[in-house]
Amino acid sequence: MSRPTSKAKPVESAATRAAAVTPAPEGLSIAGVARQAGVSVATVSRVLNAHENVRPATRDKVLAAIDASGYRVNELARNLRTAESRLLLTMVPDFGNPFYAEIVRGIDSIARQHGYFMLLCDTGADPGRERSYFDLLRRRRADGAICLDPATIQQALGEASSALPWVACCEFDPAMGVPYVGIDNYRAAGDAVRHLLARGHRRIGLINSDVDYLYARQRQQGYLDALTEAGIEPLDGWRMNLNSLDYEAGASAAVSLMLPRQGRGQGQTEPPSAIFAVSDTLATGVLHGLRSIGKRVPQDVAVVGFDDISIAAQVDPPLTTIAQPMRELGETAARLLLQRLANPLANVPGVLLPHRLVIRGST
Amino acid sequence: MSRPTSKAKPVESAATRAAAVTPAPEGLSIAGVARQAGVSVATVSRVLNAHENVRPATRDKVLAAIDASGYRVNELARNLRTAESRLLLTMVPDFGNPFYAEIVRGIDSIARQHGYFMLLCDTGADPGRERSYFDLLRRRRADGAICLDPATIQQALGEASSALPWVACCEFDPAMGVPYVGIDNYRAAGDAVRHLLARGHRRIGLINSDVDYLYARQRQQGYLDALTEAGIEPLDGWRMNLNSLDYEAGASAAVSLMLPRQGRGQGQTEPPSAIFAVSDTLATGVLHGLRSIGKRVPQDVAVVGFDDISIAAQVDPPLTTIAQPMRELGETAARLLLQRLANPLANVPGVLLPHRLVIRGST
DNA sequence: CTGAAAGCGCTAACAC
DNA sequence: GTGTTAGCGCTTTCAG
Repeated sequence: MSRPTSKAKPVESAATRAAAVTPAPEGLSIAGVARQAGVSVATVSRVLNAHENVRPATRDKVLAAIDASGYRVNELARNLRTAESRLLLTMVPDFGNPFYAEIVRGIDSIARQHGYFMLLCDTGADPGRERSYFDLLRRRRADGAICLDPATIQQALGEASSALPWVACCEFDPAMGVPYVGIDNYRAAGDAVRHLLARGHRRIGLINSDVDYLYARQRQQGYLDALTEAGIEPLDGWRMNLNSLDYEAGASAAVSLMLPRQGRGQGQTEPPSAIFAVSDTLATGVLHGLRSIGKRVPQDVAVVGFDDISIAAQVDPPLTTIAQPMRELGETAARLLLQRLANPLANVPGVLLPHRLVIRGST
Repeated sequence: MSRPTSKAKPVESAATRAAAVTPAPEGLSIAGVARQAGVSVATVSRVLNAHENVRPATRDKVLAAIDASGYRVNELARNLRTAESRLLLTMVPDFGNPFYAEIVRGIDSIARQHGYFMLLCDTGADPGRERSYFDLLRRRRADGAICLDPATIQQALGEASSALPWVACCEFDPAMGVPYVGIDNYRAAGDAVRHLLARGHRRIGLINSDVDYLYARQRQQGYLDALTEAGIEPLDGWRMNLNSLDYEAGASAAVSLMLPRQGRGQGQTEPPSAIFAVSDTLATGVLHGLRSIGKRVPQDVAVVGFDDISIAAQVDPPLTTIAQPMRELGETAARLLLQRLANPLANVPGVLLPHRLVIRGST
């Protein structure tokens, strides 16, 4: 930026003020402020919480005492008293994955708008961790939770956790009785495949994640049905299931998918002329893998991804993909949770958000 | 969908157990457990906190009462009593950026190892938000903070926040009296440039972030000095400063850097034959931008990035870059903070971690 | 080894 | 409008 304009503030003023103004904010309580202001703790509390029934003059006295002393409310005490932590737990399987990052951002923005902060937990692949996170709710460490992790949701199913205040995001089971937000994975996968069919492809590969997850099964079914409806018999050799969404996993999957292999009975099976990968991270890896074995995209093999994370438009060629409204998914999840917290009895609905096919150079 | 195989667990068992075992865990306190176990609250507390001085028989009685009732400790109360939140605040400028994601992961792992959870805050570009986050410390909402945001650190300078328990990560000012961890940005940038020089480049461009930030100034200086030492006069037209690290920012910067432009006095300046971008996200965008104007990498223009995020190895061509030990940066930051919390008086040092030049196809 | 009791700092009735 | 007071649920002396 080179412009020396902007951030040049007079630093001394702040430093001086700090020295003069903050005698010992540590260990200062509402009682201390009350004494200094010559009022009761109740009045200080009222001012702190912006209650109406305080005479302006009194309020000013209190306010003066507060910023003369540098007092800050102790939220530990407030939280105990009000029996809420004002924290929302967000469980993600991997916050290195840009897909989750964007959703988390949506959650964060809504949460903050409502005076909540976000406790972010990476569940990783560790099953022990996963299980224990729901306990944070029972221990009152968080008021509610949003779960983005398929594995954790599987876990939750087996426990009596449906009574706990949480919502599922992206991976969900409508039958579970837990509020959720996501997209129609079946239709989305079908859309991807139909796009490839329209481009003239007949041998379409699928690089999917673990079919233990509902979303993976739904996308697989969408893929299978779209092919069948087009009069194509889907071969098993076209499909791969991975337990990772990393770039590398996509790259090596692509390579092995292109390897000539034995078909059932009738000799060699031709490798797919197109690959549908269920995440853009995988698809990005697929591009890399195909390049490494000299396949050109889209001339030799077309590629469709899923999610539309920001890298999708940057790779070469840019990825055709199914866009998920990531930000809105996060925001909606947060709203559903807040709604559930505000009214524990209300029937919070499951909601499906629209997806969209984004066509770029990879097909 | 389809396969009913895998995770078909006997769901009833869990459901039944829940119904039988959990009468009303809500509103159950340590006093209730004490009553059920026929002991005092003090004893229950001792068991809860694994104190040694409890007779085994008593302990067992208490344990039995605890899991008969489904009791969970109320951490709100515990936190007030012990005057700690067991939360570590992590401030990032943008958790959509994979660089920060990996660091955050390092922080999280160390924090959890020590019984802390992580309050993650995206400071975004909002100056109002930035300022208020340090207040979370004063309000006892977090026990300590790790700041990854250059802008927030600038901000902190102006306040009396150096007494607060926080550490700086990646962006830091050794003169600030705040513990920090980072790398030697000056040397790292020099290494990148010297690599390019060794490849025979004489016109080397720099795509930098805002020079308001110390790390940006250090990298710029490293770049300038490396050129000068090689007997090259760095032209102003080779440098750009951006206020974003997004892919798109890198792409458009690359395009405009390649534009023929007026040199100082002597007519046309030739565009750089190599570009050093101060983050891999920018560099990835640079690749995209160069491609869009028909430049080949590395034949027409070489590119060096910074960070070595995982996408760097996947793009085409794979990025030569300066690797930062992201995970270790996060872990170290967390350790320094924990150290500072354990012993507020101790002099916590600043630490520099080694960087490394990773050579790939883009040069 | 166990129990009684004193708060942590705050909010919210309930009086005045 | 303002003050008094009773806890929120826990940990931790201090006695016994």
